Amino acid sequence: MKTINLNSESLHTAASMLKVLGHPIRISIIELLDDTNKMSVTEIFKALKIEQAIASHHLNTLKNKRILMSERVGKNTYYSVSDPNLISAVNSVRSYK
Amino acid sequence: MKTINLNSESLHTAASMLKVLGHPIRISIIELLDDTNKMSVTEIFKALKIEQAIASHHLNTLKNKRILMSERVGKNTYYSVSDPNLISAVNSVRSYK
DNA sequence: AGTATAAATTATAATAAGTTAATATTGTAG
DNA sequence: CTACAATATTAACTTATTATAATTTATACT
Repeated sequence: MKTINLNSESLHTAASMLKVLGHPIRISIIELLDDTNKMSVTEIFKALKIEQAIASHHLNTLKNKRILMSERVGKNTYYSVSDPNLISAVNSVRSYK
Repeated sequence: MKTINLNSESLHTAASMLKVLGHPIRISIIELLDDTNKMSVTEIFKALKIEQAIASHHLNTLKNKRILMSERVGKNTYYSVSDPNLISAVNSVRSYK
């Protein structure tokens, strides 16, 4: 009988990435960035109509999981999606009601 | 400027599906079922070497989100993945270390 | 009926995540 | 070097998840 090792690191990585993607604000951030490629924190929190600190917090958790990359240009920090596969993960689940 | 509505129902549905997929046991269940198509609770908890109650609990949360379907045959309940898109969502994220 | 097997449910405790508000840091312009 | 704008961090609090153990329900078999 086939058995599975639940302790593999890649399994935990995949799980934590999906879990982090599973939040409405974070999905919306991914979708904004899919459209526009790069956005600053200010652009993002205004587009989502949320507090700056909340945007920053979610951007940071996405960055910690290597879902987003960031680049500082002067006063601004621009975020972008690190890998198009992550957009696919979101899209796979986007058609449900 | 483009703004996003965070309250849309489909956004919350997508988020909760990804969130539910984001757990090592639940990913492993999906992958087992991807291979074998249908498995009973007993087959699943033995393959994963976890408690029966834990398997049942995770199977139920996957079923509540309509990620799995179940069918009772005599004493056994067989679970299967309801939609191949959900396998893609997992696979999109499965290559990271 | 009585017993064994399969699965589900419930309650609880531990851990993790999310929100909010306030404060701190960093960079640029004047 | 001061002030402002942009972002990040921290701390306190609230809520959600998870694992575990114990119990319960359902079906089958003798």
